[in-house]
Amino acid sequence: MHKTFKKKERLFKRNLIKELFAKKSSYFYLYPFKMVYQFLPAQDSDHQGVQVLFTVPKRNFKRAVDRNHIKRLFREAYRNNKHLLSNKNNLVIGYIYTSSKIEEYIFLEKKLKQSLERLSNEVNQAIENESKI
RNA sequence: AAUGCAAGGGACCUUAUCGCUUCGAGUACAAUUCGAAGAGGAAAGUCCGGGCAGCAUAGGGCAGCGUACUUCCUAACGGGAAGGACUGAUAAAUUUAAGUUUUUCAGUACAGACAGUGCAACAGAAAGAUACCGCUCCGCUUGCGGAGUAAGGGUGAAAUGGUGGAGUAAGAGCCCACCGCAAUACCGGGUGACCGGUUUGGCAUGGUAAACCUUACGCGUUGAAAGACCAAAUAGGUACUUCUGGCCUCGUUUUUGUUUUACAGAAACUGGUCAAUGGGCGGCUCGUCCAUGACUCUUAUGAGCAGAAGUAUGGGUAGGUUGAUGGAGCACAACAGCAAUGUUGUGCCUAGAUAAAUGAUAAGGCACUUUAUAGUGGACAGAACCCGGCUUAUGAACUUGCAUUCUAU
Repeated sequence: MHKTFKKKERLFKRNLIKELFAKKSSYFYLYPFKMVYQFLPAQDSDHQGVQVLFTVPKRNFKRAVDRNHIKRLFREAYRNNKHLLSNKNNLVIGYIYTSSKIEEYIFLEKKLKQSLERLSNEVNQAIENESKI
């Protein structure tokens, strides 16, 4: 699998983002970020695969340079580790950076890896439950 | 030499790997492959000015807002250049002194106070017309009154030219000399602000316009989330065509189809019902009673109204395309100009994203720190339609200027 990160894999539709941050979505905290995710109805053929969104709040980082830098680190880390979610479909993910200081790339990558593994497990469980029923 | 302040240029370079955005090439498209390009001096603040676009708009005036020494530059500006005046500092010259002249540097919202209205705390006698103390004269009751007086005292941010003389009761530009000041006078220089000289004037025309105000000039308004185009699903709109005319059917009649006495459909009659209309009564968002009604009009074809179905179509939402990056463009040279800047020639194409691309990792060079190993790439800060400015932010080192301290001569 190529380590690409094209527009297809990014979350940019306004309505989808609204839905993602509505109350229904599941989420968990893992320093230094918060992860929000949601499964979409399967019949929607528009968005196959996984779509991701990264945000950094302006409250903690007033300069746009810092916000851009963190988002770029996020993107790089996700790009290198997205194979963990390779066979998942119809999944929308949002990352919110909650720390108030800029972390190292290596640390961020490790944590992002953990979050992806955890999400992958939850997805597998959900699929198993559905098949049991 | 050190420290501090201000100004200035400058804002590490090259290559590889994995990625992102745009453009170009190749195959029928996509995916993929190859090649090229990809943040700043302030991209920031959004403070001015313009382009561009929509809307508005006869012409003029008032109001409101802005600007305010002169000339020039510019698409335009509240920006810039050159110059003038004033203020402050500095050094020198001159004068008895006050002051004046010149050198260098810095600063100035720098039009108008004989158009009008207003304002000036405290102090002070008095702040726009004034006598508190003092000085002088006169009167008498001998410590008071009247008159004159801005030389002296004191107050204040500000008190009505300065020095000397003459003069006087005491004084005073009342008069004189020198200095200063004013002038819508005259002469000369300058495009002009203004400058120099002459003459005149005793100089009583106080200050404040970052108080109202007056004068001159300028300003329509909104803002790329502008504007233009394409356009799914769903629900409305419009047009046409067809069908139906409140609902129910125990019963009767007629008629059509299938397979016959049965079944299904249609029409009419009767009956029921009331959700439609009108009226009466009551306990009045309702109930009850009565009447009308089988949608209305027309002799009829048909027309109107309401509903259903079908077809076509307009606007328009999600979404997409465009606006949107070849321009008041950049580099170099020549010429014009003191300069800002302009003209001409040659060469170049240099981000264009859209929930928003420029990142990560490594190697080498270079710079700095450190004895070295090693470390760091340092500040301010991320394009969002595009330009011209202004303002603010900016580490270390370097260059220039100024100030202070120390050392040496």
